[in-house]
Amino acid sequence: MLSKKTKYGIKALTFLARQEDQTPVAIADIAKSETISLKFLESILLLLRHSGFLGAKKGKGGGYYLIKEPKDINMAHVYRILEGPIALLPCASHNFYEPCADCSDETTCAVRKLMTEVRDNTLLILENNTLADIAF
Amino acid sequence: MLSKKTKYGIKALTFLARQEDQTPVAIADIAKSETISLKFLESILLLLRHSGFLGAKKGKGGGYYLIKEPKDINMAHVYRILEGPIALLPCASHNFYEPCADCSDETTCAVRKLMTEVRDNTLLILENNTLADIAF
DNA sequence: ATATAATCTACTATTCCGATGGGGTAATAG
DNA sequence: CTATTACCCCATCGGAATAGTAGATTATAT
Repeated sequence: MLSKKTKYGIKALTFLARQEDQTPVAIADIAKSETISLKFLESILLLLRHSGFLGAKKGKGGGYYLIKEPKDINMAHVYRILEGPIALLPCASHNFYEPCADCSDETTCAVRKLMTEVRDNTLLILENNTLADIAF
Repeated sequence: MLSKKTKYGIKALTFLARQEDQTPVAIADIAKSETISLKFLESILLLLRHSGFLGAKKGKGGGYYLIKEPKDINMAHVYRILEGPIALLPCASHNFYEPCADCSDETTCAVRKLMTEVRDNTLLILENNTLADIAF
């Protein structure tokens, strides 16, 4: 299951992508419009800023805004930042690989075989979707 | 992330599928071979029996065995029993559908759009894989 | 100067997972 | 009959992760 963090993060990105111009939007406005806990959203937007998706402006009239164009924001990238590994098992992950303690032979593990196939396909879909694809 | 319950369940099914003949295998034997907590595995196998995948035989020489042939065991079915919904969001699930409390309009929700695409694809893969496909 | 709004740290409450252990019942092989 | 093994229910427990909260600080527009 997708965490609320990821869900809220994508919703916020979508909200910003759907803005007319790219003037900063206050956290409170996004939170209200998308029904998200203000403080929780705060931490998510901060993470997205540190990850290079968003810019921020402090003070009156400040807020967050997209740094890149929606069509240049890859959803696999977003997913990895917010949710973590795309694979359902650490042993089937590229970016977050970890062996299973209970697995004697990875090459004959049926679970890994299946989850690797799922992973490859999910990755393909996420990589082929940009923020523009899902927001519009 | 896949729960250990699902992981262990699939490993147990695989173990049974790889048996020479279909004489019952004691829980303890599976647990030892696959490094799974005995009591935990017990509850998983019970669930798989109630779901029609396994048969059980009590008493000496008893244990669990596959009821159907591995090629007739669909991994999407197994996944739903052990893990639950295939979709990463309840609003993108067929069998476990639930609307999001925070979502005003499902049809324009970008997260749902993306997760539906992921779901459709994952389902396709799970449905096209049988226990025989991953065990051998 | 003042109000606004992001930043950052730290904290809390709740929930779930994986596992453990107890205890007893029912079926079956020898 | 006896040993074995599945069945079944329950209670607990630590640890991790989620989701959300509080409060103080910093930057900026007016």
